[in-house]
Formats: sequence, structure tokens, C-alpha cells
Amino acid sequence: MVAWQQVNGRHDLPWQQTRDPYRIWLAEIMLQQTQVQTVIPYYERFLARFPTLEALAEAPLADVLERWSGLGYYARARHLHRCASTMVAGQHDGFSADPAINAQLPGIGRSTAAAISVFAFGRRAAILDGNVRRVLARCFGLTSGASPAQDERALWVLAESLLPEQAIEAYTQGMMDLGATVCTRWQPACQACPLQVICVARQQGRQTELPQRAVPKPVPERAGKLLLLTDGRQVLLERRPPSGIWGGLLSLPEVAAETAESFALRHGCRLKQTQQLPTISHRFTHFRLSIEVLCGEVEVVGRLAADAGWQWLALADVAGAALPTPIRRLLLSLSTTGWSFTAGGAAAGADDLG
DNA sequence: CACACGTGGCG
DNA sequence: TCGCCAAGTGT
Repeated sequence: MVAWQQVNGRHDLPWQQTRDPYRIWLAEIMLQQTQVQTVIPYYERFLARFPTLEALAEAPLADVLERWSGLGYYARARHLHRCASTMVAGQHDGFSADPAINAQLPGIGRSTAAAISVFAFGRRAAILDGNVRRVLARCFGLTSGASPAQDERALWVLAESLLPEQAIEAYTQGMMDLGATVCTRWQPACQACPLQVICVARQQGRQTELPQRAVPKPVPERAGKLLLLTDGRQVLLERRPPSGIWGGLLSLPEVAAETAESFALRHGCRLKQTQQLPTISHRFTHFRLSIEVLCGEVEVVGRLAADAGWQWLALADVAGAALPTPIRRLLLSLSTTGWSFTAGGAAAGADDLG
């Protein structure tokens, strides 16, 4: 694996060629459940804004979420920020070489802690991510046992038992590179695999059957009603609660029973006219969301409460704001094509909203 | 232990 | 259009 990685592995990813724990930590957090190609631009933009642990710790969470928005799993950004603040405040003097220590920090679990120890400190430690899981399950022909928990334990024991005495960095990177580029979920390139002569799955022709998948459950459907109040130049946004879906991001205010008129009045606006926009369908991993958007043209007559949970966002600033992806798309689309409040007509360009 | 938690790409 | 999956962690 070490020899294969040195020749065939990836060596030029933005978070390689460094031992800076901060950069390695940031990359590992961004890469959780997220593919390399997705992460790269976010990683570059984030580092440009927060080049050091101190810079990150000093920034408001809202700024951090601006650079994270679009990447998903926003608890990662909240934990990242809390972790930085904690360390700079002195409870921890930076990262430890010991994975058990780092695994106590927010957002850092067993696998991420091991990756930090390996890549920043050269410590022997086992990771177990999707790539390693797939490589091990196939190479050793692992099938589901008594319970998912036991399968998990067995995988960790196996991963720990395989660690080389030397070149832990190349080995660890090699396992991930192999899983990402050769031992892929579909159509693995077995003829290019350094493990092909010992791979049980290959011997049995069961590559795509492993690792075995849990039975998928039906994805529930949820619905929400959002209000888009605008004077044509800016939109009214609400800071979402710190946990839950899109936690901490800015979004269009959710309206339940309250009418648009009374809502607008509460926020210092007079509603001139409204228009129903095409319903947005958004797909998450675990549910589908149907978003009904009522667009209202307002005249701002009062001042917004100084409450930090509410703010007007200039349409020109939509691209850089801490918005969920479907909301950003909606606002970008509408501000690009212009607003139309012609009676009964849908806003131009709103058809692309999927 | 089950479930929550985003988004993009691919077949 | 839809299911699957991707450098997992927290509750």
C-alpha cells in the first residue's frame, strides 16, 4: 500500500504537503461525508478568510457560516468554531499528537482524530472512513455479522491491526486514495489494484456486493411556508435556530398561521402586493422538503428591531451570505432576472428552481 | 442504537 | 426522476 501510494496516490491536494495541524484539521472536517472535488474550493476560500486558528477563533460564527454555506452539514462549522475558540482560550494548547485527546474536541470523532495524528504528527493511528471501510470489506470479504455495532467493532480492530510500523502517512493516504480512485463503489478498477491477488471479493466476484448495505428506509416528505419580503433592493432574512436543519444560517422567515400582512407590519413594512412563487422541491439525505414561497413587495416604513436574529440583506450580497443552497438559488435567480409583480404572473426565471 | 444532519454527482 | 453514495459525528 505504501509503495502504491507513493507512485499512484494523490500528492497535490491543497491540504497535503503541510504538517500544520490547523490546515489538516480543517480539511478533515470539511471532508467528512463530502467528496474531495466538492471540498477544494470551499477549503481555499475558508483559508483565505481564516488563515490561522486564531483568526478563526476571533471571528463571529456568522462569518464562519458564510464561508461554509453550500457545503452542508453545518454542525461541522459550528463545532469547528467552538473548537477553535476553546483552544485559543487556553483549555487546550493546540492539537495533541494523541488521537484520544483530540477525539474529545467538538466535531472530532475517532476517525478524524486519527487522521490529524497521522498527517500532522506522524503518529500511528487507524482511520475508518467510507473508503477504508470499502477497501477492507472487499479485501477481507467481510459480510454483515450479528449487528451493525459488531461489524463496526470488527472493522476498527482490523484497521488497527493492519497499521505499518513505518510510513503511516503514505499508508493512510493510500487506503483513502485506493478507495477513492480504484476500489470505487461501482465498477472498481481491480486490474489496477495492488491488493488484487489477496482480495477476497475479487476472488469471489462479489466486489459490488461489498460492503453490504443496510436496507434503506422510505424518506418522509415535509412542507414549509416561507415569506420573501423585498423592496426590490433587499430581502428580509431570519437567523435560524442554532441546531436543526440549516442551523445558524440565514433564511427566509418561516410563516405558519400568521398572515403576510401582519408579519410585514411587525417588521416595519407595509405590504403592497404578494405573489405565489413556484414551489421549490429540495431533497435531503433523510427527507424531502417542499417549500412554498410567498413573495411580497413591501415599503419599508419602520425600523427593523435591533434583534440580531433579523436582518435585511442587499440582493447584491446574496452570493456571499450564509444561506442554504436552495434559498441562495432562489434569491440569485430572482435578483438576476428582476422582480415582476405583474398580477397573477410568476416571476421570470423562477422555472429553474427545481 | 437509531436517527439527524446537506449537497452534488452519477447511472 | 430517483436511488445511491461521499475523508462521520453528535445526540
